Amino acid sequence: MQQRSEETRSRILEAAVKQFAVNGYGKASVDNICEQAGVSKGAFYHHFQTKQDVFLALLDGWLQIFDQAVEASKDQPVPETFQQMTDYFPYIFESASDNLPMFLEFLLQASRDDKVWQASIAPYRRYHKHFASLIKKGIAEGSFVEVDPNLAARLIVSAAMGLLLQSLLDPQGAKWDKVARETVQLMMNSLVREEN
Amino acid sequence: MQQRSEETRSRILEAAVKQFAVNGYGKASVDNICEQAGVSKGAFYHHFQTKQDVFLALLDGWLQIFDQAVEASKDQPVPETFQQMTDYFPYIFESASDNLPMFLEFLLQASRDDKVWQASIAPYRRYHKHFASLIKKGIAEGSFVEVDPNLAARLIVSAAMGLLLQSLLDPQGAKWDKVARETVQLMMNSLVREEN
DNA sequence: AGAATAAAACCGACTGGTCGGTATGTTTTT
DNA sequence: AAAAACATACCGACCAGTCGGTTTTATTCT
Repeated sequence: MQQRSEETRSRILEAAVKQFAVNGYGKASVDNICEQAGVSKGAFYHHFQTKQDVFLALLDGWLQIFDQAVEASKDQPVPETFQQMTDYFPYIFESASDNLPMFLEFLLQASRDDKVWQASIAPYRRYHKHFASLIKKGIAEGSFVEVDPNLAARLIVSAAMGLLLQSLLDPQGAKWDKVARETVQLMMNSLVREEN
Repeated sequence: MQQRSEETRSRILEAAVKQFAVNGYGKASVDNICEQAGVSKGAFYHHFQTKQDVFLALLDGWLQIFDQAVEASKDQPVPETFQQMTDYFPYIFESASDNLPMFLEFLLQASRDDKVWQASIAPYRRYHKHFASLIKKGIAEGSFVEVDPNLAARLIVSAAMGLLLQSLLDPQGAKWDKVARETVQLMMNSLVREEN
């Protein structure tokens, strides 16, 4: 029965995400994680080789939220694709408020640790490429004006990262999912070709 | 003669910025900073009460770069103001590649330490307000289309933060100061009222 | 000018605590 | 009985900050 094993593993992950969120990666100690999970250190190191492994496992799971939003509603006119993406914003911003500190610390690690850097740079480049080709498609189908797809994609990714950061920095500063939706609107206004 | 004192103080700051950049705030030990500065721990704690104080002192200095860029070229038509701001981009991105890891760690601290949060949220809100009023002025003088100034300002700040982040994540990914300049262009295109 | 003195600047060993990871042993499952 | 899962005590390294002392600088007095 690997039931118990799975249970323990997921309890460690749950506890880790809490500890990382509250204390950050550096301050979240394995001991605390174990305590919160109601599990011994032996169990912890039975399931994960290092603390960093736990972190990468969590990261992997979190990125799937974005993939979900990005992959959603394909095979439609491009403007609609962008529009539908905004449906995920409330969920994204909610999950960000819990996970972004951890995410930031992960970026920090990324700039210094090659293993983590690979795990971070890959999805980031994926998003950039995805938006660039979306825009290219939009131009091809005639719904977008002719901009540099790469440049516009950078703007989109930048705005997304920036908005997420701001939502962390100043949670009360605005209704961030609303701001994000309106930002998409604003960017769309300058991208969508006028009907005529 | 407080010459020696000043010298020591600035050597500590120099060493600190290097250590923070290379190892991050958490891993940069006071001992290392002292060693790099060629100064004893006693001297360190003579000049600064805590490690965090050093950090805040550095932060203060770094933010002045942005203030400089933001304050530059006032009393002009608003589109020109934005245009001239881009002159600072190469300098900003260069200094960011050294200081952004530290900057990120500072954001992290910001989300957990009230003292640091105050030091971080204040300038951030300043920039938002500054851009919002710039845009409002642009609309008033007739050079901008009628957008929500607050929303557009959020987009600008977001894009700026996002671009800085990306330049850290993927330094080789693009010529970031160029991308930033073109991004301003792109945003201006949708903000500036068509001549007619 | 030169000695005396006070204060600022600086030194480095030490403390108390934390933490990631290990070694060894015990329990549970197969 | 073998192997997987789990428990616990422990180690070595690290580190922010302290403290009693020494050196350098500035000031005052003679």
